[in-house]
Amino acid sequence: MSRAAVSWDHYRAFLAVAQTGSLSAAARQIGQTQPTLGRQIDALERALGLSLFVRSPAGLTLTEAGQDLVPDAQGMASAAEALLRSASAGRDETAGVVRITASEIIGGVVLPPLVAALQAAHPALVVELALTNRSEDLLRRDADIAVRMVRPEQNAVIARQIGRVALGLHAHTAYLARRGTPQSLEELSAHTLIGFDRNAAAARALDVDPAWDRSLFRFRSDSDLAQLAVLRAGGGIGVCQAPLARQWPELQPVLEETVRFHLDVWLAMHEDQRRNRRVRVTFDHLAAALRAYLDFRPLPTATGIIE
Amino acid sequence: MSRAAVSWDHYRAFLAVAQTGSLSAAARQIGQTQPTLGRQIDALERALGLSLFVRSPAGLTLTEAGQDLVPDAQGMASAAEALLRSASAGRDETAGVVRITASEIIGGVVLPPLVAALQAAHPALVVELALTNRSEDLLRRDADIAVRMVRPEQNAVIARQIGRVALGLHAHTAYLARRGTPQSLEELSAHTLIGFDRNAAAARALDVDPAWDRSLFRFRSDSDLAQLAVLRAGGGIGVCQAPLARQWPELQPVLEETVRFHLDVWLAMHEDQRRNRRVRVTFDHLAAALRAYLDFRPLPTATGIIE
DNA sequence: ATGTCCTCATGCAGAAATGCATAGCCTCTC
DNA sequence: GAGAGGCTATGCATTTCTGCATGAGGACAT
Repeated sequence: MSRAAVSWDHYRAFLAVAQTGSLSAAARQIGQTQPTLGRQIDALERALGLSLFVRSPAGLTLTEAGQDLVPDAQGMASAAEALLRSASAGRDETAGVVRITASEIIGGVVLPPLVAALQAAHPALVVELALTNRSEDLLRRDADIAVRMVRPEQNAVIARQIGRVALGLHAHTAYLARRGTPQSLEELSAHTLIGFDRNAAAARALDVDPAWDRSLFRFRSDSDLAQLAVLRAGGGIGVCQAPLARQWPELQPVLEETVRFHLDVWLAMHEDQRRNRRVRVTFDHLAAALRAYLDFRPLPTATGIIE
Repeated sequence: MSRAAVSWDHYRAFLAVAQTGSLSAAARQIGQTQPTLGRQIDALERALGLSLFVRSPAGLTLTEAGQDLVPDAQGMASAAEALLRSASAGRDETAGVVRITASEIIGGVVLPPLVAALQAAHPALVVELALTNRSEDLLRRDADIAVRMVRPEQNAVIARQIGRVALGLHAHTAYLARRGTPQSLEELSAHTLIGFDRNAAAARALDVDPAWDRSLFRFRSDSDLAQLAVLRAGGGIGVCQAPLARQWPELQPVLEETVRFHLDVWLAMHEDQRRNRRVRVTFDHLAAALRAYLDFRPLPTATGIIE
């Protein structure tokens, strides 16, 4: 009950056990032993006066009371990791760890060559890249920098609008040669369309026309990267960022004049990191590089970096 | 360097020392001894490879590197406190601790009677009230519920618009009897006006007319509560929420038709707390009670609660 | 059915962290 | 200038915590 009595280490033990589902696995994860974690969980349960887990020979499963505590424990862990990142280099060095979060496409396809160029210029810079379409993570310090398609509205966050990315339908030239190139929206229905599965956010983003729903798609995935892979494999017609499609000669716009929309691109960081050199340098580099990308300039290549 | 090596308790020690400025004071705060904290700080500095504090016979002061780590350590503490709140009662009980954050006026004047009524109905409910005009604290779990005058834009936050509060100029009847009641904006300049000091946010809120700046005010304070106190003491003419001024017969509107504006009133909570009964009950009670307040119904009184 | 592999619980020895007491340093006051 | 009161640093005894080894229970495949 007395709050000094609960060691913060017990929260870490709790989180590890909750995440792994067993004392043994948690012990391996955080470098301790199973008896130690067992006793820490016991102590935490006694201190809180709650039963957090149901023990079984197969492991520990969270009780409802335990589930309520996981998000806050996760918050502690995020802050702890952010602290370690902050400590990973002096404030005036372009070194240490920077963690970037971005959407799947941006983070999985666009950013890697940009980050590679950045690291070529700053050899001591370590970059972590987290791909998620959630966007609530700057305040919780899940990341140092975020690339987002919506304007960040939180007042402790510094945001810069990089520009707008054009999106449109594309397909592989081989697919179009085989199946023909549709000349109107009506003709599209005869084609293999690639789209989202049950992603509510994507559904809402497409609410321009309520007739667009998942039943249209003959290939469905909530992974944007999987959609892109199918597109590049010639599996059908799908939405792709125009500057990205331009990188690959085998991809060709479809109904370019008819189906075309835009998303804002924002770069954001927490204002506490403003004076931090490694975050600042990364932010500025990404801002310039993403702007070039949006202007349809080619992404840097490995040879381009070396020369 | 290895991340398992740093005990989370060392972060707590670091934060306590950073906040109190000395090992001894920090030890008193978190219920440990000064040698223990000294050794924990040593261990943390060794683990991070940084010098966090400058030791002196007067205490410890943060280095720049140390200052960079304080916000994240604070984030850990916020999450730890939120976790304790979550653990303070079962999910299905209307008991335990609820932490509310609100602006000075709302939190300092409007909420207390509303909260008292809530607690009369739920004797096991403990309420913490934090008065701050910052609004970034729901995601960081600095509070369970927030009353705000701007729309919360974060997607992990559940927000409900309660209504709009009317604001206008008011003064004590004794003041007006003494100094006369101004009938136009021009006549205002001859009066003692109460307003903000150097609060940038307030300045921006009043940007309806750039001629309004702090030089107008003969009594200046960035504490809204102090402004209100001066107003009620008959010290001059100042802005006050209309439903609040209506509670006190000695306050009278001034230039009611000329100077009048409105602010949205929002109630917000983190979506993780949606199924949590004590937060849910508090949220619903405050929503109803604030709506009544905005409709100019009188605030509950102690006798009103008992009867 | 039996062996293997996973799990948690527990007794015990050793390691590590804690608290107490004390020494030393500085500042401020009388 | 002496004393009080604030602080940190350190030696030492003790408590506490940790890890190892082991036991025991269940799941699953042979």
